Amino acid sequence: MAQQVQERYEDSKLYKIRHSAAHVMAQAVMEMFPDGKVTIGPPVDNGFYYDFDLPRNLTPEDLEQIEKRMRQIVQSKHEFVRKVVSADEAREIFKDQPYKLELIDGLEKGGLDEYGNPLNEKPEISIYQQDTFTDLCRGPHVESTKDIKQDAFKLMTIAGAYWRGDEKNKMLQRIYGTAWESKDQLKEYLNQLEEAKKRDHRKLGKELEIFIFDDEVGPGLPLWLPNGGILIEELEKLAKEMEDKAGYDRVKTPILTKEDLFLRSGHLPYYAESMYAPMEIEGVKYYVKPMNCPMHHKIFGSKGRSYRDLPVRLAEYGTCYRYEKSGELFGLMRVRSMQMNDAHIYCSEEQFEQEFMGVVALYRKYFELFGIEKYVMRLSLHSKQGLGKKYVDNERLWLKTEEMVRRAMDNGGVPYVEREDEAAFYGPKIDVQVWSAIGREFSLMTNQVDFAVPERFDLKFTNKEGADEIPLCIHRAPLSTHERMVGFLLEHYAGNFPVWLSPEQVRVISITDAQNEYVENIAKQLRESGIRAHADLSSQRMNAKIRQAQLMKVPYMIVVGDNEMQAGQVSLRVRDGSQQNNIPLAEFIARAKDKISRRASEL
RNA sequence: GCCACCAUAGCUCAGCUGGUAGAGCAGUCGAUUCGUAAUCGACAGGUCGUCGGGUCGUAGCCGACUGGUGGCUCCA
Repeated sequence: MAQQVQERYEDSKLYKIRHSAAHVMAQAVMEMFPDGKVTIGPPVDNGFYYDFDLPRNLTPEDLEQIEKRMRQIVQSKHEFVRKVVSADEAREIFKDQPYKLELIDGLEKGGLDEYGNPLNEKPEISIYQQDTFTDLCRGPHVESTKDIKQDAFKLMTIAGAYWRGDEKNKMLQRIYGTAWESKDQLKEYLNQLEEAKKRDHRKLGKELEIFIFDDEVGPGLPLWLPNGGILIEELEKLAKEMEDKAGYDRVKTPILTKEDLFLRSGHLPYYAESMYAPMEIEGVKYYVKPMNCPMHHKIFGSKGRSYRDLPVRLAEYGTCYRYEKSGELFGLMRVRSMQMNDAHIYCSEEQFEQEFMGVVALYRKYFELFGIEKYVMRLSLHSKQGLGKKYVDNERLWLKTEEMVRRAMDNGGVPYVEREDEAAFYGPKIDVQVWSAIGREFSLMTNQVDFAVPERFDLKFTNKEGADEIPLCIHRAPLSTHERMVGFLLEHYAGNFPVWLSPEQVRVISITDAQNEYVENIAKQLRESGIRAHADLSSQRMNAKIRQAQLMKVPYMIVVGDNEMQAGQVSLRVRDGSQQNNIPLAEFIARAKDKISRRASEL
């Protein structure tokens, strides 16, 4: 049977609608600001944007005006007319548009597309015109503005964006819009955004009392509340179990170290702008660690190592501190204090593939456990321009290690994509891109090769021939940081954690206070069985107690009235609303313990 | 860090164009003892993020700062 090939977004009608809507928006903006400069305006996921350089900043009221004008333009049924022009003709048409002239130069040289990315062949230069607006554009577009439904698009937000995405360039004003084929689709999309807000980890984190931020503590420095503490401990317990099976050793290292260590490691030359400023004690500068690796290198180097000892796998749950620029902070997903699920594997070149893929296998176990289905493994490579600046200056070793990773992944049959200029300063890495349930993308796990720093620390082991050899180091964080992992899981589960992760696993509810003693006793028995349980003895009605437990997303509610008390049994209400009456407590305990010990996803 | 926006009680929010603050929930106290998502009443709670300016006077105006949000850049 012929396989249905999914249409590429670029070829879809929606893409054309959005691209065309961007042009219509540009027309409306240019009518408002005749001296404004246009740049680029492509379709993106769910919509489109257009970047402008305007004489003044846009206001939300402007947005309304622009949107209103767009509706008029759209209804006037103007055709999108394409025309191929020479570079010089284009220069004449866009003589007042400096950004367009820059783009034309790029196109003419055949070097760069509108984003500044290299192009393989020299493209045709085309323009599109609708009504009074002409844009340098390769298309494609819908036939006429009437193909953009006047009630199926909406301008969303104004944002700043650097010209060509480079922070050294001028900041432009970007307007984001969304556009769909029909009003219903638009409504559906706006609805989705509302739903997404509900499972935002920042909102859930507050509601479920997982973490807080406090102005006086500082930006990007989360305070974990008791419920969050439990999540972290459970994740750690999981990671430690996995690492124990895989032959890791655990170490502990200090948060502060002398400048010398980071000079040697290369962090100060390559990574200083992500580090907190040093503090000076007794004339010596100390830095707060952004990574654990230099200390682990010291531990590896603290005694002679034989090839028989390798691989050495040192794990640590140390908290690292990185100076992330204020605008980059984002809830738990991007913080300044982070607890790493960190380890460094020191191995020989022959062992590399097995060790590296062992980590990848670990990822996959986690994917399965958490039910993460959508992810992309990304092989992050160096860039030639970055050598000596962002990356240690040894092109030969870069190419060699990158090829080693590629081979390992290929041999293991693990699909991945490659991205240039995304590596760590000391080597290439595999980052796992995931999408939270509300569509946010970020990298979670990471698996990095370090061919540079062990040498700077004079790390060595004695090989079979009796000669010194420098080990490779694999930096890995399969659970990412606890902060990001918890943020991800909050959104992933919408706060409905599986039993093993739930901060409160059972709430025991009395119907009247005649059962309070019995209920307290049940809670105690549950806790003695290793189940996190609380009794609700308040004088509220049962319905209110249940509601509160539901809002806190407690997986199991044990409800006890006179009937249960007399029969010596309990009634179980599960978070999903299902209910099971008159079961012996021992039976429930067995069920709960089973789900917890298996880390089952079902309740 | 850059652009824009936002900041009122523990939480969620109301407070029209300036005339010195209000609700619901949570909290405390009292009453209620009730069968699977909110029992009733009373009380208490805020120098309206901070600092400065303008005004006879502001939580609403202006500025700076702090923190947050949407983006850009960056990233686990």
